[in-house]
Amino acid sequence: MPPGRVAIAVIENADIPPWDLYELGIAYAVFGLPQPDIAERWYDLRLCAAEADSAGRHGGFSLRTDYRYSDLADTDTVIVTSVPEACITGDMELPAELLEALCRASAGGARMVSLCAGAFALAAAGLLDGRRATAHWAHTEILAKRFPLVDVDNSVLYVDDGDVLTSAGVSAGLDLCLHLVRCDLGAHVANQLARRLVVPTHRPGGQAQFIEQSIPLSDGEGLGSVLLWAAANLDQPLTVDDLAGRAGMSSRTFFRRLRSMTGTTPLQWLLTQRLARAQSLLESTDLSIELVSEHSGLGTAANLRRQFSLHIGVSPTSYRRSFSTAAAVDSPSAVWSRPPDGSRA
DNA sequence: ACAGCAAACCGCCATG
DNA sequence: GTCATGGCGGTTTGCT
Repeated sequence: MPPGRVAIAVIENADIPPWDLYELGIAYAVFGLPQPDIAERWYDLRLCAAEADSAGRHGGFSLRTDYRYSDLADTDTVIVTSVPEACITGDMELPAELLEALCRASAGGARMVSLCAGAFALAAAGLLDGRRATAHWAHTEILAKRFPLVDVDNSVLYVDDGDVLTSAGVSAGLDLCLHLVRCDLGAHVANQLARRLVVPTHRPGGQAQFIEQSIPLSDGEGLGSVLLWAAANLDQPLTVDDLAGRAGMSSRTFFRRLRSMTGTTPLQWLLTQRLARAQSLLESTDLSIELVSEHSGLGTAANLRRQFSLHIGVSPTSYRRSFSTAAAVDSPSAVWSRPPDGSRA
């Protein structure tokens, strides 16, 4: 897909959380600035509000918009940033005009994207019904409660459900925006833009790792250092008992502590790390599939293929074809979630 | 696709 | 009383 029109729907003069301005900055940094040395054509970014040519207050700043909500229908991609706190709790309704415009844009074939708590706008418009979606981890519970038809996943940085894409909190919006660039303009362009923005093109781990506390990287012993050690020794056979022993605790306690810290189980955590390693090797080396599976600790090539199609949605060779590039900025990993049929591979 | 084995998962309960 | 921990064992999952 060539770069097209991207419209950001903003709600002015409302009690918008301050990080909404950061999200706007993310979208602007990715879509709003032409990158002539990276790609000939770039996106056409528009800010849309209830009133065109307005200069409303927005998160403590005044913001001038030149387009109206009705202009959302005339775009290829619609981005919704965080909605006011009261619209998350349900104490306040989102502007009907906005919801109608979102529905019209979606019906017209626009790709619908939410950053952070923008998912509540898509959900309120009914666009997430029957879809997989995510939001800031602090809001996923209320999102699932208020919109029971939405299949909420709080463990990933973003969900790509085809024509509806949602991202986790705040900075995860940048991961999703880069994913969109990767889909539209290819891995090479996305990697170059990521390098310009001084961020990795893929971040390891989902948002589950941020839910309670991030992994302490420097404590001398305990869970954090064991996970660091495990990540550096993925090619070895690692059992829960091994890791628990290294952490100086029973496997039962290790299991509980890891779940509390990362929201996942030991085997799932290991699998995520190993898939990330395999992706990195596929992208940056020409090692055979057998050696990639061996070096990533996934065992046989058959197992690597199975895990890839199961969790990434494509075969290892297909992944290598799509993402192999000498300009890779950082190790990729399975931090986004694809539709079950992997149709956007 | 299937089977068999090993490991992982997790509820439950006892202990400090 | 609460809380963290660890052992047990039945069930589930994953790998070959």
